[in-house]
Amino acid sequence: MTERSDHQPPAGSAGSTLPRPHLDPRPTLESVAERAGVSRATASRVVNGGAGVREELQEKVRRAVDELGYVPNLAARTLVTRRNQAVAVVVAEPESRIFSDPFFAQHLRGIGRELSAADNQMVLLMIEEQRDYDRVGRYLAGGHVDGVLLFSLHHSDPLPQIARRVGLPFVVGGRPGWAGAESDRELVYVDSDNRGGARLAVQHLRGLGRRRIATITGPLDQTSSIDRLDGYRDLLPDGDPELIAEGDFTPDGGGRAMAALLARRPDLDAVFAASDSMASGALRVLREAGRRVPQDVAVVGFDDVESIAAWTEPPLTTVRQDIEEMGRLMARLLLRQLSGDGGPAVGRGGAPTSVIIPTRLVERDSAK
Amino acid sequence: MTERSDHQPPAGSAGSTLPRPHLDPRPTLESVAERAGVSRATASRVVNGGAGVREELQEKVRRAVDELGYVPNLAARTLVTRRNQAVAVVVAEPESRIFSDPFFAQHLRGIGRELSAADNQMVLLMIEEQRDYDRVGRYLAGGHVDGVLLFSLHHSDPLPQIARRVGLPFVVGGRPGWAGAESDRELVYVDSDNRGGARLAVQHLRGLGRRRIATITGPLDQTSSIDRLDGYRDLLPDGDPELIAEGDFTPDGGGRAMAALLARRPDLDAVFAASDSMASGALRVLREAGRRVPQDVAVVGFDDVESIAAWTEPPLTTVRQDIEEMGRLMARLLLRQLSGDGGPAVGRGGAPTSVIIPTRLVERDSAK
DNA sequence: GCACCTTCTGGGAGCGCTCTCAGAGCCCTG
DNA sequence: CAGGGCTCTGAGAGCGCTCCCAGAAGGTGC
Repeated sequence: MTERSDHQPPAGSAGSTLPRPHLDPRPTLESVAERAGVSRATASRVVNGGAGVREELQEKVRRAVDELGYVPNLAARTLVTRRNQAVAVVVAEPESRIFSDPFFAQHLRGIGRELSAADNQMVLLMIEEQRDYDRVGRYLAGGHVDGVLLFSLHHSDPLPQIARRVGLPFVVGGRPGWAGAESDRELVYVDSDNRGGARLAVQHLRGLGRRRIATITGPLDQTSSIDRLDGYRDLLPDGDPELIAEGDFTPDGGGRAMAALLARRPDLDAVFAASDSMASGALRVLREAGRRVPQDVAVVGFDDVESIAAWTEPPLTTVRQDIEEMGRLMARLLLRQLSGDGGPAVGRGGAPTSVIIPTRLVERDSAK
Repeated sequence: MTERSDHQPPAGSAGSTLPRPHLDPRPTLESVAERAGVSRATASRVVNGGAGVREELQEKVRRAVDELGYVPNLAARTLVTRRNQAVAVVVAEPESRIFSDPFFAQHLRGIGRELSAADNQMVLLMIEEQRDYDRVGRYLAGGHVDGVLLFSLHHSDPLPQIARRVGLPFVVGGRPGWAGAESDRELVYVDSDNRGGARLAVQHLRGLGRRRIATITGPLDQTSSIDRLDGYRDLLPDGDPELIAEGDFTPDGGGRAMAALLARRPDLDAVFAASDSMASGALRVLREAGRRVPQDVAVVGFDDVESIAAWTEPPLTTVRQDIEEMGRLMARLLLRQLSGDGGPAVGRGGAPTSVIIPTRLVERDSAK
């Protein structure tokens, strides 16, 4: 049957132009079947669960698999089943914080855990330049993955469109910001409860007796920033707009915003910074301005990035979000979609809907 | 030739139990060939570079590809070429710093850039528990990737063995620590110049006139810690062992080590901490002990993690390593191996060898 | 103008797997 | 003991692609 014999190339043909690596002749289903004395079809059945195969034969096949060290060839399987057992994770945040804070790794960890539990692989695609969208789009269109996890979409991000066009289920990390996204029932996302977390922060400051509570927001073209500001406003509906300054999620930006705030309202007695990074910058500016924290000005951050929040001077009271859980949930939601329309195997239960993950306050010294 | 006609399922068969998703009948090479009026073989040639095909026909085929939106089916291609155009990145650091510092993301970015430039995908595999080794081993044995990138190996890590057994080329991130690794010419790794960086740090402190220079090391079962300590010793060959304390790369551990150091040698006038995290803990302990930095005690860290080093009080002088470059290099080395024994396509040049990436000192306020 | 070579092209096999379909066994019933 | 219904098994086609090989053009030399 197999007529090629590329093992043992003619000795001495050093300049062999063999294009194939032809590493090891890995065992195939065929050889397993042969060894077990059954047909390829039966061997296949056993490898895939063994439904409808006599226990005795199953045992034989399994032994053959072990002895031969057989591992199914995914490419071959994919070719016929059209299932890849792989999910793409697309990270589109070009430079920015993704690579300077630890969220990314935590996300991946959560996703990885959930995915590998379901025996799926994670293919990481990064977008840095405009033309990368092409590359990624082509990859997704290539049908190499069964679904997509998308991150931090901006207003006009083409990714959801692409995914939709090629018919790939996807789940988004972070509330998407474009118009109509909210009412798009098909659009599934997972996000932290940014708004609720901000409320927690402000509530805490108020509980401390603070009355002139400022806030340093993130870039207001991001939904997380908007939501955190909204949470702040929920509790301070008629607050002074002078108490609001926009930062950019960096320590520097936080410092600058703090300075502006101090100039405008020297009497402020608390600050809610929409990220720990910005809070650390604010802390420094406050220190330089001679304000004591928390006595003169109480500070609350957001994120609870351990390496920042626990090591500022003083340590930062902040809002904690469970990033890993977020990743896990994204994966879980996607997997549900995958099994959902893959056939009748999985029970009904309607389309998955978006999930908001609760946040909580971590009290340290900067506000207590 | 094609006798199946699964487009147009018998109208009215609503209860169809089709197990296949068969979303869209994606165009195949066959259809491209047909549209272009050539054979499948010729179409294939064009798609793969077009060598030996008349320009005129090439043009036709390319047009057909565009019009149909044809994307090659990787699974099919892999099945015959045995090439996956994919590389696995295995992260075995279970909990630890990987997920709390930003290195991981930077590594991935470097790797991703290099890989996608060569049109390869990155498959991320994480190992958290012991049994994950099985899963990963099976995956690697499955021949789904062409090579492996391994991270932070511990002494008895089975991964290199596994990779070797299944014949997968691999490159290691960070100098491997087991006996004989150094003399293993086959073992290619990429690492920062930890030793040189440590020398830079101590040199700087000495240049500042410091004479009783202590060091806080990382866990001494990791090569990066060992190398940094060696660098320290290079310049202080007959230093007092009391000036050396072991930390664990966390701020807490750094703080504890600092306290021990202070107790043993109250007269120390400088500290080289083998990581920024530990330095931040040390800084706090020094502050609490009433020592001024840098006046009384100068402090130098290692890593230059922006979010820590730039925002400690005072900002940290530290040794910078180019993590992204490290990732990029790992990928490049691996790709070279892949093309190296894949055929004569790529020129000779011998096996790749390990690479050490230079570090440099970043001066801030904690030592100047 | 014919043999010979070179350059291009297409037919066809086969990569390793899944899944349909039909037939081989088997047990049970009448 | 024949007939009907199971359950279990194997033959075979085909997933979309690459690549070997043979044959069709086209060009050259004598």
